[in-house]
Amino acid sequence: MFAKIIIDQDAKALDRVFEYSVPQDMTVEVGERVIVPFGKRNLQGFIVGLEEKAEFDESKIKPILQRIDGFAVIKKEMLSLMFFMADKLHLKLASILRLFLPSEMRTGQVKELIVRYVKLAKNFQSPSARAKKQLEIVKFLKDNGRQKFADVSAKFGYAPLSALVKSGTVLVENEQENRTPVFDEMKNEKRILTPLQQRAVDTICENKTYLLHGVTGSGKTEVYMNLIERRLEQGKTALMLVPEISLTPQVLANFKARFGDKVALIHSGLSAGERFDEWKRIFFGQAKVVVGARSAIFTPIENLGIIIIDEEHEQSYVSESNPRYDTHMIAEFRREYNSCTLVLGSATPSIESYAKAIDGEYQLVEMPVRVNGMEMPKIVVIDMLMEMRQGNNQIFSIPLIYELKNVIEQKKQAMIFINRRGFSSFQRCRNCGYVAKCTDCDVSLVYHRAENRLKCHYCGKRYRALDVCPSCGSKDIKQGAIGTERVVEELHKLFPDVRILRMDNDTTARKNAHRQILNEFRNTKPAILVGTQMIAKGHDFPDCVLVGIVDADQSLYQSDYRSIERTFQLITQVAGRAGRSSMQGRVILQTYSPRHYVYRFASNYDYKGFFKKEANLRKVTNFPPYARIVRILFTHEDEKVVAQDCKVCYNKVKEIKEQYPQDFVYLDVMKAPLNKIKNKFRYQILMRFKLDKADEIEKKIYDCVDEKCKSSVFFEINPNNLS
DNA sequence: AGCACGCCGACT
DNA sequence: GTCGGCGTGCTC
Repeated sequence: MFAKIIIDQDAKALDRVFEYSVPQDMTVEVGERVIVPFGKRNLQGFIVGLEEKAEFDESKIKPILQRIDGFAVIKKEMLSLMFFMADKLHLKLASILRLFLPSEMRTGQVKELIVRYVKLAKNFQSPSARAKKQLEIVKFLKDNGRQKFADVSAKFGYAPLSALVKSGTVLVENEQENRTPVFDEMKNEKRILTPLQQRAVDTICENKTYLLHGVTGSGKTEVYMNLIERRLEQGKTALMLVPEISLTPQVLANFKARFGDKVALIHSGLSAGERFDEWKRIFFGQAKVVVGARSAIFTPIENLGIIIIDEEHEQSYVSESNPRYDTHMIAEFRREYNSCTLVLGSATPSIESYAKAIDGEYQLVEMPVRVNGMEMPKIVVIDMLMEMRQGNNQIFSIPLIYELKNVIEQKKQAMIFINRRGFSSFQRCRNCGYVAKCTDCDVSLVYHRAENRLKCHYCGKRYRALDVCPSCGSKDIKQGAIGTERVVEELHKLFPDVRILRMDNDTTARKNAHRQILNEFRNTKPAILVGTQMIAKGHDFPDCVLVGIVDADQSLYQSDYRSIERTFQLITQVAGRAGRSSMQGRVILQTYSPRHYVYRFASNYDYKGFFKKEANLRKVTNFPPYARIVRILFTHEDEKVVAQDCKVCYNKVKEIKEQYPQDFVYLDVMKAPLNKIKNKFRYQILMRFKLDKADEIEKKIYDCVDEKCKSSVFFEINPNNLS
């Protein structure tokens, strides 16, 4: 018997299948990990196939040395997923397999948690009457049966207990236990579904992909829970993904309360050991419900009845670092493999997903009203240019200050949202609101301080930095975002007696800081919470009646074709934080571009109107989902090498472009906007082509990388950022 | 990835 | 003469 084996090394040269013989006295399964002799070394490998005959010269084939786990750690489904991902995403096989196992399993860093138990031996001899403590222990064990060693030793002392063990009166048993993470206590409040929720639960039943479009507060979570319950009743399992940021203790506790021990939770807060233990519970079928962030899509849960991706529009579902993958694609694969249901839920679906729903590829399920029947908070758009012309040069507009005063007088709460995204910034005329765009791509230009230039990240075109506004001639050009500290400072000046809390990456670095700040905010009235993205999600503050968005445009003028969509999503989400209780909330949205259509649609909560407008724009300008962007990124320590590798590849892509002159919208090579990271130079080929033959073209593009290419190569389809 | 082989410079 | 630099190529 011969085994096809993938060596567990992340190197291009080893990214193929090697063959080994299976010794006579060894039985192995596909999916097992084994140790094999490889050159001079012994390495770990994965068995991905077993054959009677070998393709390689049999005289050169070496035997497998030993099994590692003794069972298949990679199940059948995951193996097919590996081949699927390798084919679609051009990732190295070993790097895909690594995604499927908890990292602690490869490195062997984490020991299993062994708990020592003590119990009385069957025919134990009572200790002598003089040994008082020992007698106590014997009595205790007689009454209470088996106990943890640590507990007994703490209660009666270590010395007498170990004496009992030595004499054989007490036996020690080692047991491997799972580290189950701790949660907040939470009651299982099963709510009665509204007719709308009930309809959603009833509709979502087939082996299809559903887009659940429910406004904020429409009770999607309750729908998810009911959907999961139904699958459990059918003897199936469920996998639910949520963005990492919304994996709050409350959410987790909620699931734990509802599904008890059946649920396994995977999130970044787990220690390596906890993660490993949860993985094992899933692997061996003890967990029936998995709740986790992006990477949980790879958990080896079997017999799937449903996969749910909550907040499906979230960027965090696309992995940014290597290996790069999109959770939607993996979920779609697993849905098909398991013939189960896939639900994509959002209040503001991504343009891509909604377009698929319109096309009938996804089933659209809508929940257009809130559970409590409340109106959405009123969004007031404030023209900051007008404010400036009226002599207000502050961060806060007059209406925002007025509303804040009101909130404080009423002893309520407010949030100030700082819209800070990424590191890049744009230049804007403070007089007329002009923001420079690329003449070819219709996306905002990014200001590069080092070179004092504006650059388009989609085509690499460079422009002179603005000193005079080309639109109105003003010299009042500004760049850079307002920081949280600045905002807090200004608020202190305005309201010296009010508690002002800050939440951003700096203040939440400490573990649990997140929770502490939110708890403090919850218990302080009046109070103002200032923060970035992270205050926008999943927290209910019934007394928060006002949300101020200081600079909405920050996300709007990112050099990214999705920046407008993201701004819409952000506003909707942030607005959802105001007035979750009986009082109607209010949102003050400050902008320098008050007439931009995104603000018109967002302030009216008109998702469909926005979709139509935005989808049309993408169609006309040839951007996804109506075109495909491919970026091939090359990195290497030697700039000459990357440049050369990139050039060679580019020439081949150019030939493909000539074969498909109708389809290519754009193609060029350039330095990546971030030219050097960690001492590696970065060059890229960017292209955009129409959809008709996109798959065909994409396949050919993958073959353009030269055999001799020394640089690391990364393919990205419709990348999120082009830095 | 890592290890050997191999072909050129500067050192006891 | 030889020690060691790292470019090239191979690992079932």
